[in-house]
Amino acid sequence: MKRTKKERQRLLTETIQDNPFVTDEQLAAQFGVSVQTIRLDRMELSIPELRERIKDVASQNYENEVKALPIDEIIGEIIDIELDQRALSIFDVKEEHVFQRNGIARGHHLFAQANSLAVAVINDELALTVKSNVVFVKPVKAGDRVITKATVRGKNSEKNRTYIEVVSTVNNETVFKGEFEMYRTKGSGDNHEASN
Amino acid sequence: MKRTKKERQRLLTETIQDNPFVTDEQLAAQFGVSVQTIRLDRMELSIPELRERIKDVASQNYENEVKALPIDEIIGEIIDIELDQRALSIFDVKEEHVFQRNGIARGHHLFAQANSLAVAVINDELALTVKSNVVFVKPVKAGDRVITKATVRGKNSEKNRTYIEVVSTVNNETVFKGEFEMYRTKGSGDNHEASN
DNA sequence: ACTGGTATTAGTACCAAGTGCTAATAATTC
DNA sequence: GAATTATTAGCACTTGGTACTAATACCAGT
Repeated sequence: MKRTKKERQRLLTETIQDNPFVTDEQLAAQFGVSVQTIRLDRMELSIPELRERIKDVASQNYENEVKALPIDEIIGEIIDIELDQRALSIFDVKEEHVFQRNGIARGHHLFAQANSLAVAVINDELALTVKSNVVFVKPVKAGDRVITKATVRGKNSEKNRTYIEVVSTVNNETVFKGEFEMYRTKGSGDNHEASN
Repeated sequence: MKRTKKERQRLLTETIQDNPFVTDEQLAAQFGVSVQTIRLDRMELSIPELRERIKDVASQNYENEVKALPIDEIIGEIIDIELDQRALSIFDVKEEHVFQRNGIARGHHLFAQANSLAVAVINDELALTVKSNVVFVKPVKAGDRVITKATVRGKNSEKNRTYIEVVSTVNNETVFKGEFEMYRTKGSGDNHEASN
C-alpha cells in the first residue's frame, strides 16, 4: 500500500475520466499495483470496463450524430414550416453557446439559427445565402429559449433570389433580427406547387 | 446465394454505415448467410470488426470534444493578432461544414469565423456583436482553407462601439466579406494602452 | 504474541466478438 | 464435366475483460 487506497481510487477515477481508453493493465502499471487491484477498485467505484466505456462514448457520439445529421443542417429545431412562406424554430441556449466570461450567447449561434431557418424555408434543392444584414438587439443568456421566425418577403425570379426576414425572440422580446438574401437554383419563382 | 454477393456487400456496407454497433452474428441473421460469409465480406470490403468500429466512433467523438473546447470560443485558428487593430485566422473547411447535397459550406460557419475574429480583435473584457452586414461572395467547399482578416476601421467611444471590417479569402479570392459593429464594455476609446 | 479486518495479489474458468487458417461443400460458368 | 467462385464449417488463438476462490500482506487493538 503505497499511499492509501482512497487516493489511488481518486486518481483512478480521474485518469479514466479523461482517458476512457485506458486498459486495466495500463492502469495497474501506472499505479504500481496488480491488475486485480484495479479491477476491485473499478468495482467499488462502479466504473465499467474499457469496452463498455468506449461503447458509451461512442453511443453518446452516435446519438449526437443522429440528432446532428438532420439538425446540423438546421441549428435549432424547426417546429413549423410552410415552404416558401414562413418557418419557426426553437433553439435552447446552453452553457456551450455562451461566453464564459459573461454568460452571453455568442452571436454566431443566433446567426446560425436564423441562417439555417432561412435555408430551410426555401423550397428548393439548393439555397445559399448571398447577403445578410443582422442586428443583435438584446443579449441572450444560457437557459433562454430563442424562438425564431423566418418570413419570405419577396422574390426575384430572374436573379433567382429570395428575400427573407428573420426575427428571434426570447419571452416575446426581440433579441435578434435580420434580412437574408438567398440564392436558389431552381426557379419556383411563383410557386406553382404551393399546395404541396 | 439469394441474390449476388455484390448486392449483399452493398447492403452490408450500408447497414454497418448507419449502425456500426451491429455484430457479425446479427448481420448473418439479417442476410440469411453464415457468420463466416459475413467475415469474408468484411475482409473484402475492409470493414473493421465491431469493436474497432466502436472505438473509431468513440475516438472521433473524443477528438471532436477535445478540439471543440478551446476552439469553440473562436471558430478557426487565430494566427496573428494586433489587438484593436487587426487579426488573422485560418479555418479549414471539412465535410461536416458543408451541405451534403452540393458540398458548399453552410454560411453560418463563415459567419462564425468572421464574428469570432471580430470579437477576438477587440482588446476588452466584453465584446458583443451589435450589427453585421455580410456578403457571401463565392461558394466555399470542403477542403478549402479560408483565411480571414479582420481590420478595425473606427471607433465611437461615446457609444462604446468599434467598427470592424472582415474579409475572407480562399486562394486569394474573396469568398466572404462583412462589416461588424461591436459593443465593448470598457472604453479604451482612444486606446491609451495601445502598446500593450 | 495472537486475532481481526482490510487490502492486495494470484489463479482458474469462462465470455464476447472477433482473427487466421484449413478444408469441405455448394453453385456457377465455361 | 472440369474449373472457378462462393459459402460454410471447424479449430486454435487473441483481448480485455467478469466471477469467483484462495492465499498472502499489512496494520491495529488488546
